[in-house]
Amino acid sequence: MPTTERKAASGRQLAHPPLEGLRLETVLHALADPVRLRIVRELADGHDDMACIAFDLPVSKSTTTHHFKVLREAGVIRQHYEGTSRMSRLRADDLEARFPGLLPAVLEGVRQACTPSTPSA
Amino acid sequence: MPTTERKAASGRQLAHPPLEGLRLETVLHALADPVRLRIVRELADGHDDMACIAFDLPVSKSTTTHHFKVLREAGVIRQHYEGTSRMSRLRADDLEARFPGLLPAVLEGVRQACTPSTPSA
DNA sequence: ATGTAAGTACGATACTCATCGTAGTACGGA
DNA sequence: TCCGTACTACGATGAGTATCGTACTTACAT
Repeated sequence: MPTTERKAASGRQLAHPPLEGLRLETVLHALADPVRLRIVRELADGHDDMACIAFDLPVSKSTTTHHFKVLREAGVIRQHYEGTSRMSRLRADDLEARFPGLLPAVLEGVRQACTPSTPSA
Repeated sequence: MPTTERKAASGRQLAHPPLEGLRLETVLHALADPVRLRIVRELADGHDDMACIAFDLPVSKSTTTHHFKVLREAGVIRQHYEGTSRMSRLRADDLEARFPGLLPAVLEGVRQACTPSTPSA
């Protein structure tokens, strides 16, 4: 049972690893992918809570689902339903508690590597 | 031609990516493996310059070579020959320059996750 | 109830990669 | 020169995974 939010979390439950269940190797693997790195960057880029559809990713819908699942199961993001949309948020606090400095370092690195959010525009 | 060291670097040259060639995604991928993470931890554990054979890894000799190659090509370690041995060293300075805080965070995380060097003893 | 929009589950496919064994190369010592 | 040590290169193999399309489910609006 959820904490206090009952808002549109009807039947679909999403499994998240507990804080102590986060594994460095798994987190690193989840981050070692260009698409997922892009998702993480966009999430950190102020859009703290956004639906999967809001991301402009160069892959299909099912592949997008897959990447979000990998991130969630690694403990990098937390997801909850809101209507038909699945909102995603970085588990920045948990990551910081378990692997201090890791996420900030990765974020700084990914910004340095591929700065533009919309390279086409 | 090497900088100034001619010490037993006769014919065998080892390719290392330049500082600006380090890619976050590649580095993360190199670190997202238990065996390589173990190598990195041991290298950071004071053994700043050691031969591949000095590591007690649960894989074969050729697999060991492979992992060192992955780490070297990702820019995580620097290697040079010394006789028939290949000495490895962390490129901590370069990593710090390119991705500040990343390596320390990973090292702290890997120590926390698997502290013992010899879990059997 | 019906339709649409967001996302999931499933199966298929192709690619990457961690692993190994074997054969070969380079270096140092006898 | 001959041998042993340390490592490499190559090819094979099996597991993992990134990708897709299609069909299904859920929620919301009409």
